[in-house]
Amino acid sequence: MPHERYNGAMSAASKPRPKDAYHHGDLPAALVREAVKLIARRGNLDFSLRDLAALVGVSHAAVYRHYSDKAALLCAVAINGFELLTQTVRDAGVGLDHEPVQQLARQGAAYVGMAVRHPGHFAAMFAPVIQSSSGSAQVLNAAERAYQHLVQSVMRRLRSTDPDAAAVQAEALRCWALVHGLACLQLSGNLTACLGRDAHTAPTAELESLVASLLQPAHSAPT
Amino acid sequence: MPHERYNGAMSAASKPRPKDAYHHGDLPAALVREAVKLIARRGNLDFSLRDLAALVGVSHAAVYRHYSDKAALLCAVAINGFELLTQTVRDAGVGLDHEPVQQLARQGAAYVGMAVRHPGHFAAMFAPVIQSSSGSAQVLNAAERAYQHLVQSVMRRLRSTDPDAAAVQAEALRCWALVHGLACLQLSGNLTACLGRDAHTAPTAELESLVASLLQPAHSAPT
DNA sequence: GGCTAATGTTATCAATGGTAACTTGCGATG
DNA sequence: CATCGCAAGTTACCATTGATAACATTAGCC
Repeated sequence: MPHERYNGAMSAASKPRPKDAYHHGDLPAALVREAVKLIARRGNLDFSLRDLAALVGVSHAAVYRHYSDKAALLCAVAINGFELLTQTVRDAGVGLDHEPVQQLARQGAAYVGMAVRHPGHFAAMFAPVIQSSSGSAQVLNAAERAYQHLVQSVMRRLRSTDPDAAAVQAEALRCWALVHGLACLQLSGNLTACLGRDAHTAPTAELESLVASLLQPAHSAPT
Repeated sequence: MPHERYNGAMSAASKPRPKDAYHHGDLPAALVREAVKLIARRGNLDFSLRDLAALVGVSHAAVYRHYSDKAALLCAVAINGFELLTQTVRDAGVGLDHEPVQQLARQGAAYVGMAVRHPGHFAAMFAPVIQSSSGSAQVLNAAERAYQHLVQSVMRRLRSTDPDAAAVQAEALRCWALVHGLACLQLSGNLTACLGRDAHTAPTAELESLVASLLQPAHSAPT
């Protein structure tokens, strides 16, 4: 009876599996939830599926019943991250629809802030390894949805109603690249290293004001 | 005599070790050289030290005589990459010292072009894993040197002589973040995915003109 | 010529991603 | 209500990989 030992010991211990059920309720979601925590704690994607499975309270092979491989799991994390990003950026812009310049600045700052606060999420979202995975299409779709929100904000700011206008596309891409570049540089340590001085003391607030100042003075300043 | 087999077979085969020498001449450099090729071929940092050692023609344990671990080797690759980046960007700006706007655009395009053409190098240069390594200081120094070249170009464009002027620092950071963000978005597949259309057909040239157009219309447009 | 240290090799280990074969239990079907 | 099938677990196992230890070989210095 090798299984009795497992069920009893595991659920009696500190594992989050509540009942002594052989089946887990919703293992896929639990795996993503715990993976997010693990990634956040370690700061990179190099966690082992075994540790993850142990945290959830299942054996490591159980993971493969729901995700074909580690890349597939990371895709799920990435999609979750894009949803979090969309939510964060949306919240940052709420109530500012009539001050589009300030709204865009706040949202850009929220983008960088999200990357700094959730570096693991961010790494999964933009890891090139995702690209070569089977779930890459879904990840890119999630990114696309996030991008559309940015296009909306840019349209408000440019007073345009055509999301496909060249000016809107160009400005949206410019904003995205700018905040994304800032986020990446900060995460790789180059921002504090090359600027040297302050951004190290009060990282988040400092960074967000920096984003705002860099985003504001765009080529069409008036209004 | 187990070693005779090794020396004879290895140097007689297609291994780059020219003579049947037990010692390799300059193993550290050869390792970095071959690692660069391997990374370029695979597009990421997930190559095995065993494959690398086999390519150079030594046993896998020999690597540890010169690099304390894989992260240390990647640091060497990263430093090499920053030197390559500096060289590439410098070459792109040569002869344009008196047309600073165009010079900056060309250099920005060269930055993105280098990232696209050497994704492995680029990944090593900005991998957060480097940050937690012992050789991170040297990598950040190499990055700092590359950044100083950017500051020079920005100074020419802003007609400033003070590299520490706030305007210069801000504009340099803006340019760096913009081209770095573009490079990262392209490498993660999000650029072609969200823009959808062209950037996929003629990637490099297309991208470089895009960089130029995004960099040019900065807040001080005239001249 | 011999000593020593640097460099390279073999042997080995622990961790990890992934697979195969077996087990358990939910739920549909007679 | 019995039972049968499939989904979702588990154990055992394998190959790869990073890393270390102990041993072998050569270069360079006296």
